[in-house]
Amino acid sequence: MPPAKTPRTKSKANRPGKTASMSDVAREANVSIFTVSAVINNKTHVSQVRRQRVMDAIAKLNYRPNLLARSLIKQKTQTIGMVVSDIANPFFPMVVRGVEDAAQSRGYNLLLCNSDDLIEREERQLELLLSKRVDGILLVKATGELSPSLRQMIKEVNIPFVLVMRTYPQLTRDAVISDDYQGSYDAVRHLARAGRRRIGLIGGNLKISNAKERWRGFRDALEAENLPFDPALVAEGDYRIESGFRAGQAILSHRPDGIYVANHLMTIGLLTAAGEVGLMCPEDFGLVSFDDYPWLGVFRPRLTTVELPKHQLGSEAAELLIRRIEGDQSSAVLRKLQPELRIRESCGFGLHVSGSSKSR
Amino acid sequence: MPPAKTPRTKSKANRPGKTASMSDVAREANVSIFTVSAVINNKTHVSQVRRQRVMDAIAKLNYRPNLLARSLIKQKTQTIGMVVSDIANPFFPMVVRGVEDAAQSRGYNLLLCNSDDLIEREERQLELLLSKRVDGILLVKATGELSPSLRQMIKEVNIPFVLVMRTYPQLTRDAVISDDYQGSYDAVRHLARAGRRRIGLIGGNLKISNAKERWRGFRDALEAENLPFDPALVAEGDYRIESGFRAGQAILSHRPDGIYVANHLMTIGLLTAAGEVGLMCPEDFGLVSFDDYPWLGVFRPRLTTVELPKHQLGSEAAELLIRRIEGDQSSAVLRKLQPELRIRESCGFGLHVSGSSKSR
DNA sequence: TTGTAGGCGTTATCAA
DNA sequence: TTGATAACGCCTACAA
Repeated sequence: MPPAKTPRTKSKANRPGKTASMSDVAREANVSIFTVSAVINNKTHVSQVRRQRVMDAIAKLNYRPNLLARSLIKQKTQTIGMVVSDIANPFFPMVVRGVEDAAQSRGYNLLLCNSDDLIEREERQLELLLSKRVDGILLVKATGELSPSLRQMIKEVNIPFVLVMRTYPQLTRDAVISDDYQGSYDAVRHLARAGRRRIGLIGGNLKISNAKERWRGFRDALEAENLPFDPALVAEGDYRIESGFRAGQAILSHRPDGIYVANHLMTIGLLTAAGEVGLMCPEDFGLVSFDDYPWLGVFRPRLTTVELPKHQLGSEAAELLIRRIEGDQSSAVLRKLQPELRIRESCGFGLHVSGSSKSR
Repeated sequence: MPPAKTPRTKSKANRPGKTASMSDVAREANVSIFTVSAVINNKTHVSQVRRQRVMDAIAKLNYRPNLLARSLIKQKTQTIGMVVSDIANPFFPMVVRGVEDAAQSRGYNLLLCNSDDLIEREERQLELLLSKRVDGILLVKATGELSPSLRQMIKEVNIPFVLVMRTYPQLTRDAVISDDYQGSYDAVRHLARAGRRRIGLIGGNLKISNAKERWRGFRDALEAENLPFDPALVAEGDYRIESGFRAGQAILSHRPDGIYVANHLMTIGLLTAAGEVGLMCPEDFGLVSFDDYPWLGVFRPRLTTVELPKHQLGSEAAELLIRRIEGDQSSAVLRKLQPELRIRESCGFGLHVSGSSKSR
């Protein structure tokens, strides 16, 4: 017999345990599925009676639209993916917060991944995000090169990317970063003005763009202050505590009188190393560190730092990304936020020296 | 005319800009859509030749399965939602890291939201997570009651919930928390053993389960040590810096010789307040704080703290949640992780006093 | 082993 | 204003 107008397997009453669908609501309200959709998205005008019937049904069935289905057909998930090297690095939470705030306020959710700064993990995460069809991706690029095939795929699906904190021209020109050169320059100059002459550097992996910039700033500041560059006072770390510790052991034995450390975690490592050999800050060496945190104001030594606008970094990146997602085709933007030197006492007579964060 | 066996609107060649679908691959490989699916999920045996053809097509078209569609039909997103009061509170990043690690290793992604500890925001986030059909939710409950309708909805969709750090019996019995009573008790007893007699407390909002527990621990320890309870030395904060600052101003004027602060952020506030009135730790007052961080070991005063196993808190919560998601129906679990007293010098002669974190 | 066809829960396009 | 009905891209009986 012909498959008459019988509701096929469609008919599924309010079977419990199963979340109600649009057709359930439609049946309950005695209207078409279209009508339900219309009132939910309040599109075309729906007569008062029907609208009310639908609303009642929705309430009664405890209906909640399935955003998966909507995403599937609209080709839009209202979700942005973010892969960060390590959310437990105190630098990132505030950045993520900025992202979340901006995303949330524009109706996007955040899918967060850690790459541990490992290229393989980063690639896995990116592939997953692509498969989950996020609308755009915020990336704190791990050290290393993306595989050509992945890059190819990214180009093809044409999904917006915005780099955060680290540039990587192979991928995109959109990036929101801090002016690391300037921050570094200011930090070292401050050290010099505080009378330090043998200034050391504990930097990040030089494959990372901001580590390179910070290194450049260090070199240029030394030169500007007519200070010698001593390779024995320079170490390349990886932005983690342990590397700061080892770098500290290496550098401190050469007796620098000032050290500039390119991030907070490595500073902790350095201070640990200093403690072990009984060297004090600022008595034995002046110190300027990157990234500022609330607790740095209350503990001693009260560290002089170069603060980066973390929240803003995140929110601007998210806003840029969302603009791209929503069709902004304007030319690439490289947003460089200015750091701010926060002078405390870790360089000696810091309080009375004027900072120079405004230059350039 | 009858809708003959013509490919309807289906036929869409490799139109660029559009991501390839399964049927595109099938056409390219000259096999059925089923075969493609079979090789992707390597299900039933597919002949070598066909398998190879499919793989080639996949590579050529740069195909990537659409997990949205898969989720829709399998009713499973491989995504867990987490709503946290504030990722920028240094306590949470490591918890989130634990969650992410566990989730990742079991094939789940993390959708992260901030509630700012605001009940309305929390409800919005939860509703969104439900609509996005996450498979389960990790919740650091904000202060306040969930609306009955939302609770109703949660019951109906029957989605697994695991509470983190804070219990809330209205919602679920599954929770992973720390033994706050014990931690608090140990903290105060340590203060007492260090000779402090006028011990104050800066706690959290008493509507929060762990704030209550920490308060209980404080009271009981005072009693056990035969110390008086002075209301002037107790303040209720909200786990934020500012509240610690105000609490400090209020309490310090009554000259406690020991203070126990229930989280790190409030400790920062307290130390700021102390600094403003020229009171020093540990000279003027001993201090024990909750949550430990790497930097606390290198700055002075070197704080004695009650450390909570943050990463484990997150990973165990995620693992429990995933077990529930994957069908574990066993009875409710309330996992209570033990804190650890980390004795440093903020109470005076701390180093030589034996801790008691193992008791009970 | 492989293919066909129906369905997951929406939105969108046409008619009515 | 409403209602059928075809997508969206995938999985999965059931058939072949």
